[in-house]
Amino acid sequence: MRPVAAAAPADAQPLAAAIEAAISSRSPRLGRAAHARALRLLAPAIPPFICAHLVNFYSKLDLPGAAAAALATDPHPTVVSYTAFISGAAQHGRPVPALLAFAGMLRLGLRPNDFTFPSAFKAAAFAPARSTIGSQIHSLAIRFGYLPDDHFVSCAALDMYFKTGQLALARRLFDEMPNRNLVAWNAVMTNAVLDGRPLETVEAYLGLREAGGMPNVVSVCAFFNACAGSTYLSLGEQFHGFVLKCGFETDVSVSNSMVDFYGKCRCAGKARAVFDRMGVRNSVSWCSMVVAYAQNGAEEEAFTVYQHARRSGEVPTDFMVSSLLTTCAGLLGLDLGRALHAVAVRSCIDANIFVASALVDMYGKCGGVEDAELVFSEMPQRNLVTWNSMIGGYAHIGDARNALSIFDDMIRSGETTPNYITLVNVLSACSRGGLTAEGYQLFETMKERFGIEPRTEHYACVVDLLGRAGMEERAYEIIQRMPVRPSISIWGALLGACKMHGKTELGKIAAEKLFELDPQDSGNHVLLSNMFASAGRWSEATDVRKEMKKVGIKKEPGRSWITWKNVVHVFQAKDTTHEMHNEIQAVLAKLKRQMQAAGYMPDTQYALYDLEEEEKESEVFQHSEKLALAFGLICIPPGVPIRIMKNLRICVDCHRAFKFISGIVGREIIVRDNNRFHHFRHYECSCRDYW
DNA sequence: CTAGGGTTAG
Repeated sequence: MRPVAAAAPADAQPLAAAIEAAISSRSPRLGRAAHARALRLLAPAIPPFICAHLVNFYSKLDLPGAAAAALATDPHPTVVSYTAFISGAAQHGRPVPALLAFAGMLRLGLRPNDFTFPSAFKAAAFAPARSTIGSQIHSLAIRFGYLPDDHFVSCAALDMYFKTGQLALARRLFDEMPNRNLVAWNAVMTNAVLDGRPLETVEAYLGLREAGGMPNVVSVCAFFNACAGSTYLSLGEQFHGFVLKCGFETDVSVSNSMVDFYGKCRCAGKARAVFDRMGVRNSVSWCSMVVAYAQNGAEEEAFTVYQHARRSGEVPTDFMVSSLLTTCAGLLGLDLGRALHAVAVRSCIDANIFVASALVDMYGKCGGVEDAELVFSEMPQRNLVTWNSMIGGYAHIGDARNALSIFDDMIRSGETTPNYITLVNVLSACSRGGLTAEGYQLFETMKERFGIEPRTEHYACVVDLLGRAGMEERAYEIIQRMPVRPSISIWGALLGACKMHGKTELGKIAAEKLFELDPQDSGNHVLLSNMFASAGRWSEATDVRKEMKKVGIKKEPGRSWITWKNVVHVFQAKDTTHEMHNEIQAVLAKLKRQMQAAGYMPDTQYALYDLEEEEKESEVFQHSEKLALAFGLICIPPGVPIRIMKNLRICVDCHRAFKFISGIVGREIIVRDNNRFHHFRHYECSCRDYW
């Protein structure tokens, strides 16, 4: 038996070292072993500094329960153990326990020191805008004499005021600082970027230089962020030169912010040049490079960089996976998206709110609403983007009922409040799903109910909504009293509706506006010509065609594609080049007989007026989407939905035929055209013939 | 033994 009191100091020193080692190697096992040894050797007289070490250890490794227990069982808690606890909790984003501990130490009569206040401010920075907790800590810091002179305390207070949106107080604190140091300038710069005031970041930088200060890596990152956010390309490029001269580019974060800056300024090549020169890269570097490609229409390169990252031993992070999922959503790459879902599950990041929201978004945009619903319903928490993505998923397939019901859930959940995107999605669901009255009422009341002023996108939805329901004149009235200039999509929606309901004169007005706004677009010309043709106004139809030829506008050829075993098969109308051409024709011929027996009549009205080829009735059967479907029926095993993409709107006859085929062969067919999804099953389509 | 400002995403 050792005499406890005498043994303590001698045993305590190596114990302290062991705990330090556990922290630096981030090893919970080593730390717990040291804790057990402390209890065995030193209890009940564990010296306060060992207790502080233990609290620090659990706190730093983000084991909040154990940290709280260590603090609670400390027989003589000190400022240091409390500060260690508060610091860890604040750093790991747990403001409530941090602030409770701060209050607790005050109650015990312990006086917070110059180390405690910065952590307390960091925790208080999480508080909602109207909370006074930060100001209360501020008063305390003044009373204890740490303000205005202590740099650490004053900078933390400054940052807290910025982060809680109390800009006036932040500015006053900054203006009254007796001697501003670099960290204070940096706090101004970084918070201006975060709050979306990039010009102020640049101004603060100039202020720093005028005061004779030199930037450090933090200031440099903030500067590039400001340039990236507002795409100040030339300003950032000039700064790049300065950064090279100072040697800052060896810092990973600086180079990362440059990659991001060039990517956001639509210079993926320059981003790549920075990336290639980096001596050290981290996961952020790889992710920034992926995003730089993905956001500049270079999705394939984005995936190549991802594969390169994996080969270099990078572990997929939540950032990486959510960025790639967004890329899939843009590519309509459902298979790729599913593969990434699997990666997310294996990496245990599928419950991350960014990843899960990106999954909901990807499944919704790629035509897998059921999977979107599954992810959505199993998410531990949801935010605005999650709800918007789910509503958007329903909008894509025109499921207005579910879109409205989820919208209702969102409002009732109280988790978030709708923003303008929410309303765009709900309105477009109503329009696609034919819920005219509900959609129109929502449009009329959105300002008063949700405080959201209708934007161009909302007007486009409501014009589409009314137009589809045959109320083109009402839609035109709304366009005329819009507070902002009507966009291409608004006139496009009106033209489409006029075409659908034979409102030729109004359609002409819309088309003229469209030709002004977008003279090169072929689709609008085709639509106008077809509209005249349907109305029997042949000479005007011909005039439009002549005009197109004169100006040199070519009709975009319709293409459909389908993926099978990771190979994309592309079809054009009357395509005979596919390797399985004969089988495809045989399937189509058989389908035609079965469909006619079931009552199908071909709809050739558009084929007949086609601008380039006067297609005959039989040629309707060679449309690209039908060829793709036949291929899918041959290759894709029964039970697996057939997914087809088309670059133009699906044709009326193909739509009619697909409904028959879905019933005859008993398969689900999902067509994504340039506007929406059509989900065919049992002789019906999800759009209910309204698109 | 405890401390401030930093890069990527839905």
